[in-house]
Amino acid sequence: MNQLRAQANGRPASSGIPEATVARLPVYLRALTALGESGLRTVSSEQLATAAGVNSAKLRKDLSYLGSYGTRGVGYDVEYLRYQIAREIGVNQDWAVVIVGIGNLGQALSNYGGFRSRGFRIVALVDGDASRVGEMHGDLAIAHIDELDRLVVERGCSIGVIATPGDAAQAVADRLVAAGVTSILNFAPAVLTVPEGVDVRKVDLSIELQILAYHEQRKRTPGADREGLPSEQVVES
Amino acid sequence: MNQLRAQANGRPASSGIPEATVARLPVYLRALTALGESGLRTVSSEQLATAAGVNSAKLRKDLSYLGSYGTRGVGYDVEYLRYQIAREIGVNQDWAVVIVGIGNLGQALSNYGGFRSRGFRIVALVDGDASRVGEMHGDLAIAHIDELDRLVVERGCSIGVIATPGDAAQAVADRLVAAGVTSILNFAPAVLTVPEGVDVRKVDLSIELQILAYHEQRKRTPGADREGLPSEQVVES
DNA sequence: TCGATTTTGTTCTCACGTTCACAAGCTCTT
DNA sequence: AAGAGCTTGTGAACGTGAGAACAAAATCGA
Ligand SMILES: NC(=O)c1ccc[n+]([C@@H]2O[C@H](COP(=O)([O-])OP(=O)(O)OC[C@H]3O[C@@H](n4cnc5c(N)ncnc54)[C@H](O)[C@@H]3O)[C@@H](O)[C@H]2O)c1
Ligand SMILES: NC(=O)c1ccc[n+]([C@@H]2O[C@H](COP(=O)([O-])OP(=O)(O)OC[C@H]3O[C@@H](n4cnc5c(N)ncnc54)[C@H](O)[C@@H]3O)[C@@H](O)[C@H]2O)c1
Repeated sequence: MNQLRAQANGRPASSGIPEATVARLPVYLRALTALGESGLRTVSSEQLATAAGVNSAKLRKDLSYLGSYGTRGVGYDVEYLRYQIAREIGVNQDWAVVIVGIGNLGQALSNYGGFRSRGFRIVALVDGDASRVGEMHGDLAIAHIDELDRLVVERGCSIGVIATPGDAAQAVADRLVAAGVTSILNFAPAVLTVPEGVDVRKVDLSIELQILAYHEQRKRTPGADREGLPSEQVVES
Repeated sequence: MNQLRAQANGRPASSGIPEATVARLPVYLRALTALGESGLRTVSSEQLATAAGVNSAKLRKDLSYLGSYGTRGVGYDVEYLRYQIAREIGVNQDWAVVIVGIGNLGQALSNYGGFRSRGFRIVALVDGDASRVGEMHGDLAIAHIDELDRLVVERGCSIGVIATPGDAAQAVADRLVAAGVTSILNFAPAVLTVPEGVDVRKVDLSIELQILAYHEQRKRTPGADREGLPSEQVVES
């Protein structure tokens, strides 16, 4: 309901949500969706925290950045909270996404149905290989990268996904930015340089495995450390 | 100050590498490999930091956890530092990996050649769908999940990758753990519960997109916040 | 109506991570 | 041999995040 209440209330003024909290909101959103589908109407911070795999104090603090959407002694209305988080993240509207590099990974992404239900619609597939142009994936045909500008503008893409080899990634990023894309998800093992105002997030599977390997190696070395071995759970960073 | 770190002189302090540093070591490793291939013998913290996309002070502090491998006034020997980081992470040896769930994503992962060169060898593909058993991917055949125990033991897997739908993920994780896997990389949108001593890292592409969407939405809202807009670069979390 | 009970929202403290700034230490030139 | 010029390694300041603890607010039963 009242979307103006935030200001009057002394809320963190819509701007000040910590990055760590932003990264957890989608997790809460998913947990709420699952709980809602199971028929639950109201949820306590303890229940929701368990479902999301976090500490309940942390959950409450995270939610408090959005506003006071709970009821003391009762908990949170599942559907209402779900809506508020979705609105805050911006997944009530649909975001148009272009994928560049339709190889192994690009194809997997384009075939994935889970994005649509979460507010993202893949509206263009682009590749540098001319011999692949026209190939259909679902109801989208692969276009040549020279069409990128036109497609981004015509279809209103603000998010671009890079799934090319690493040595092409910077050039692709430059073209995406030139075309007007202001958010990039990069799967290529490369450090991207982009102008201010453009957000880049990277997903690097080799790095994830290497981090696991580091801890795995630690478990193997018999002594040498590890006095009071703690939780050992490694989740996100 | 810290009375344990002393240990002797500049010992790597074996146990105490901060998690944030561990997550960056693979990035340095990749940058060093690239610099080495381009013929560079020696590199300064400033150069390497630029190549890795981090602050040079942070780089030096990170490296200092491994030991004193640089030379003041000169920099770091590229090959020597590369070796030291690889040894610290544990990617000198090969790690055997099993992938569970050979759908869109599982296939992309199994076809990907970049893992082998970074210390990981995919040694088993497992799926729950009996009709897929025997299907070849590269030189590996898909096995049924009931073979998981045997395969993990026979082929010495310590790392498991989950690429099944979300509702199967917990059951798969349980089976992996029961088979002896102690590190899990989870692509399914689900919160996993595992025993102490088992590491879980999750890669959630929907969440990455949602984080981008959040910031994208912020850029759109004209006023309401953003007085002194800062770097705006979002890299990892 | 009042007190018991529940659960939120927030405060406080501690731990962790980042960045600055600079002394220590190395090389090279004179 | 000594000083100039770099670059590392680290102490210290600062900022962000996590978690414990508790007061404030709501419901419920008597
Ligand atoms: N496949 C995986 O499981 C996996 C795992 C980890 C990392 N990655 C990374 O993801 C990226 C993609 O991996 P992949 O396995 O899909 O690679 P791939 O080689 O199968 O596909 C790359 C695609 O990009 C296209 N391409 C190349 N240069 C281009 C350019 N300049 N502009 C546009 N398109 C171009 C190619 O034509 C090809 O279709 C790589 O950087 C890889 O390192 C992939
Ligand atoms: N494909 C993508 O680009 C993408 C993107 C984001 C997230 N994900 C997530 O990654 C996971 C895999 O995605 P996908 O597109 O490859 O799905 P998919 O449906 O193509 O493949 C899933 C595979 O898992 C197998 N499977 C199902 N239940 C199993 C069980 N109990 N034991 C063993 N195997 C089982 C199925 O037989 C199938 O082969 C999903 O959780 C999905 O949400 C995928």
